[in-house]
Amino acid sequence: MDNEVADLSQDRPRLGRSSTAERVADILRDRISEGFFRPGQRLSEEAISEALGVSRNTLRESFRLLGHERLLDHKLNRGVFVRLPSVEDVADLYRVRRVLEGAAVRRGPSERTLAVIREAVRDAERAAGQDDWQGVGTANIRFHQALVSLNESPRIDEAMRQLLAELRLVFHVMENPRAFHEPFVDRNRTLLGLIESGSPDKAAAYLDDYLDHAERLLVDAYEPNR
Amino acid sequence: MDNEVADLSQDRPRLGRSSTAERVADILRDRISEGFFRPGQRLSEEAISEALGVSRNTLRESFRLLGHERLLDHKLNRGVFVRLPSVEDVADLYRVRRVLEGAAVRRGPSERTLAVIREAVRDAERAAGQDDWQGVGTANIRFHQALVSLNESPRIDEAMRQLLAELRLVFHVMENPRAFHEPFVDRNRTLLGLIESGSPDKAAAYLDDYLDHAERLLVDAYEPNR
DNA sequence: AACATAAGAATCGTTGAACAATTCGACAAG
DNA sequence: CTTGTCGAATTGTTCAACGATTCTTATGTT
Repeated sequence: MDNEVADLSQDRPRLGRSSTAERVADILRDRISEGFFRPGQRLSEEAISEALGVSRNTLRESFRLLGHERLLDHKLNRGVFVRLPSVEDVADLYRVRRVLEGAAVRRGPSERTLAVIREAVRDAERAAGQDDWQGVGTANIRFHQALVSLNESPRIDEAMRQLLAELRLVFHVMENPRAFHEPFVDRNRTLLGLIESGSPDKAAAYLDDYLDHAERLLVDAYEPNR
Repeated sequence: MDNEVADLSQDRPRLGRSSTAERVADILRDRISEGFFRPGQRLSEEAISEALGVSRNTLRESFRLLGHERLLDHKLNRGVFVRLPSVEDVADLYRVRRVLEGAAVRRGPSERTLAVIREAVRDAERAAGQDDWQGVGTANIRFHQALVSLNESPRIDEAMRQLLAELRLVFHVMENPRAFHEPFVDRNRTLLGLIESGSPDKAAAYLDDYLDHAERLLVDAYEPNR
């Protein structure tokens, strides 16, 4: 019985949940992530607070949260806008990816996370077979998130989550997501193979090329209007 | 004249500054960083809002900012507390450092940042010569911040800034900072030498050992009273 | 004495209204 | 066509209030 009680302490983080401001932030985060709110769009305090039935003060707390996650851009006396990443931002995001994902593959695989990675690869292939490019995109995100989790660091996981959310903003200003995601379904499979084969250096080299390619593709197609 | 006007747009970021909530956050961040507010201490909304002459709502916006930087711990219905990092937190912080600083030294030196690193090493040595261990600590922080800046990534710089601020919390619960900082004055000098000599792998290996040592020292001496 | 319970105080969470400060667009004047 | 001015709209910030939750203290029971 002591064991069971001790186990319970694992659920402790889930306890402190709730708080209107955080729940509102969750909603807005989802809406931004799915493209309902477009990059560059201004979010009116009055309109949203009324629509969600919360006070302006509470909403503003939510805005602060999302601002710190770089999903919102807070301009003094002008309001908050859905972040519209610049080309320099894209370049920096890939710089960070190279560091985080590079460290991950160099560290070598662990059986537990390897399973997650395999599943993400399979899901991407399946979605691609059905021309579901939205699905490919999310599976791809799961793939890279799982990759980074090889670092076994909660903080790095969290940083990667934010990074990928920010990258979604970039995708939302592009017109043709298929052209971007398609080539990487196979590459994920190849990268997985290199990781499984236990040759971290080869995997790291392949990953660098992978990311270089993705970045170039993205930067070339990326022209945020003004 | 067109050219001069175009140049002006560089100063645009400096424009949007200010905002009471952010200025309050700056003040609190400094106070926490200098140890005026101790880890574990609760920050009363009423007391602080009154002391600073701002409303509770504004103060709460500041709290959200600092919470996201992991300097404050927000417990629902119980208030915000200065974060008291656990031993697991310390371990994770060092995991991140290994990734960030490791990537930096592997990337090799750039003349501009090398100058900053050299100065930080000198400052640490000078401060050590004067038994100014507080000074050694801040110089040491500058050293590692500069090291990480070799990645040439604004996001990584920012992440490192936050990480080091969090690490300061750890130092503030230790009794004897000298014992911790002293051994690393020389190590910084050695690491600088390895970087200058253009042997990234040696530097990286030395750094790993450096961080392992620092982490162990810290974890052993670290016993946050529950 | 140890423990459970209940009343009370303190503090947070959230709201709604109010007003000053700032931005932005329209329109008039030069 | 540029510049100055006015006013509407929106944000920044404060204040007071009240329900909800937690902490404390007192009370009572075994």
